[in-house]
Amino acid sequence: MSTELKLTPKQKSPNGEPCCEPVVYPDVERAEAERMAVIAKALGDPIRLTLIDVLRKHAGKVCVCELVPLFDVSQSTLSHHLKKLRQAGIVDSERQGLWAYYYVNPEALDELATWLG
Amino acid sequence: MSTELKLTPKQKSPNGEPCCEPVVYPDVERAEAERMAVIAKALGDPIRLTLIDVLRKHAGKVCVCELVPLFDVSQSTLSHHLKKLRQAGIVDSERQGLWAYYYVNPEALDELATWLG
DNA sequence: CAGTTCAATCGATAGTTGTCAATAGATACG
DNA sequence: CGTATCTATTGACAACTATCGATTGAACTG
Repeated sequence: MSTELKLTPKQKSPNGEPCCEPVVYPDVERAEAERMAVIAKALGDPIRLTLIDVLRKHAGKVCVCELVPLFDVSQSTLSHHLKKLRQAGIVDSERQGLWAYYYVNPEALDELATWLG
Repeated sequence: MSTELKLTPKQKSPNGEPCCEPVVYPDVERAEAERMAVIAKALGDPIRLTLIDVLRKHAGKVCVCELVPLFDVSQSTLSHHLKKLRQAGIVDSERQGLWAYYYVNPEALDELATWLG
């Protein structure tokens, strides 16, 4: 889909030599990058990344009341981080009575990992 | 306030039923997550992620003067984004005369991709 | 019913980030 | 020398983020 190139005739130095090959970037890739950025942004915090790791290693649904004491932040702050992860599609949650259980949705992480590698 | 117990042991509901298995998290993993967060944070912006993609696809060192016209931001803003990527170890740069050439350092991305699974 | 517990939300606030215009350095050319 | 070009930095500002304490609401218990 490299149909569209938005280019910029290559520039030249005062002595007329080009600085490099022309660079193109298709719109499709731009949209993809935008989507990956949403996921990466949600991962761009130590607490959230640690949360992911805990949930992943636990290989099951983990109750919020078990997650809170693992971190040096308040319950409301942790709830905020979990919300961010949910909004990015990285985790999902279920309620059972008083408790809320969180678990990783591997799709989002796989998408980013694939994009990276 | 701080008379509380450090409860890693599982909590119990009023009726005595545990909410889930106990959760632990080693310090080593915490440090690792911290490092991954730095990389993810640098990737958490559409422009920066697109920059990575452009550099990667170009498979060579790309001059800043070719990068700037690909985006709808000022030259100083783009310079700022490139700096962020450099600080996270995701890209590197070289100067040749007037021009600055950027290229991807694949190590950081590989690290994150591996961490993600 | 009243009291407890858990998690989400609200309101406030300090700190960070993305952005631009302007400027400063560095380098090349004449 | 002086001028032009390219990139990095600075300063300012609006927008966003992480954090807390307090509160709310739901759900269970006795």
